[in-house]
Amino acid sequence: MTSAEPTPPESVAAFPIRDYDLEATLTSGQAFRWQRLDRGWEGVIGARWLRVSATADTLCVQTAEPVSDWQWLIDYFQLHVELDRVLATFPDDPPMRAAVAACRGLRLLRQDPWECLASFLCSSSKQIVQIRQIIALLCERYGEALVVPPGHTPVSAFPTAARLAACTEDELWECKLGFRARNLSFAAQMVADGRIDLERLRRLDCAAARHQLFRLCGVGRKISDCVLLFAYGFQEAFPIDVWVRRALHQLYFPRRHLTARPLEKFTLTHFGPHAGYAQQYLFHYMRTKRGGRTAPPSAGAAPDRLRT
DNA sequence: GCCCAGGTGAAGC
DNA sequence: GCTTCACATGGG
Repeated sequence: MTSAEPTPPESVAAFPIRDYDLEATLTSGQAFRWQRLDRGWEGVIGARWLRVSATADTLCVQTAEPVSDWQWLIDYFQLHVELDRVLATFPDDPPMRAAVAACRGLRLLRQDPWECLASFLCSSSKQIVQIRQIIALLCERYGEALVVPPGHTPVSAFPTAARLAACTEDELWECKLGFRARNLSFAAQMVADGRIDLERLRRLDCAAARHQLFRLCGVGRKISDCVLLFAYGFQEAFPIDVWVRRALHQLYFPRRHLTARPLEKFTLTHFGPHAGYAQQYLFHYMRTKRGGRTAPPSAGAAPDRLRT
């Protein structure tokens, strides 16, 4: 090619990175469709199949079709975020130091609001491996087929709200959703017919956006916080699930019983302006550290209660 | 077989 | 305000 021609779109690209742990990021329960494949990861962002891999200083990306503008990828992986600045805002206490030491390089992704919302509607009281199964079925059955490399097994996009709204509740039930089928069905209808506008939430503040998400059946504090954090990037959102609750009890309040309210209050003030980021470190740390699964939240809780 | 999972909403106290 | 329970299902 001559230099006079405009730069042709490419299907491979490399981006400089630093402090980016792709494995921790893609396995930390934010996104549920990434598959490890030999040295890289395969997944779907929007309507694009892609393969990514990382070295210490480079993120390598391959798509099935040429790409002229990579902004969608930069947004999704949040490549512009300087992790140092985020980590510097974390409280300097033993639990956070341990969590950062264990999974430094873990990042928050920026996902599509509908995919994120629908995914976490499937998540309640399910293990991550099961959530992945549910979502795989939804995509396989109701997602739009995507262009993949020659010879590659077919891959589909995450199903649109309109497509899931057109499903019967039984059809969703068949995707192993159980009692979550009704909530997903209602949410899909609300989004598809415009009763809730997920794009508009971007312009609201965190509390107002949360208030809107609460209008959906099956969306409470935890699921709304996941969407606010993983899709909209509200850094103050702090999802408290069984693992994070366990982390808070074990690491910050051993031998004390804190109820949900004071625990939430603690998280609102203690973890700083990037509390949601800190939460993700605690979550992944608890799930991956040796013995993390032992000692459930209430085990060994002393009778002395913190006055509320 | 048993326990538990990135929960929520309702009921009872 | 807090605790308990039903809601389905399957992984380990």
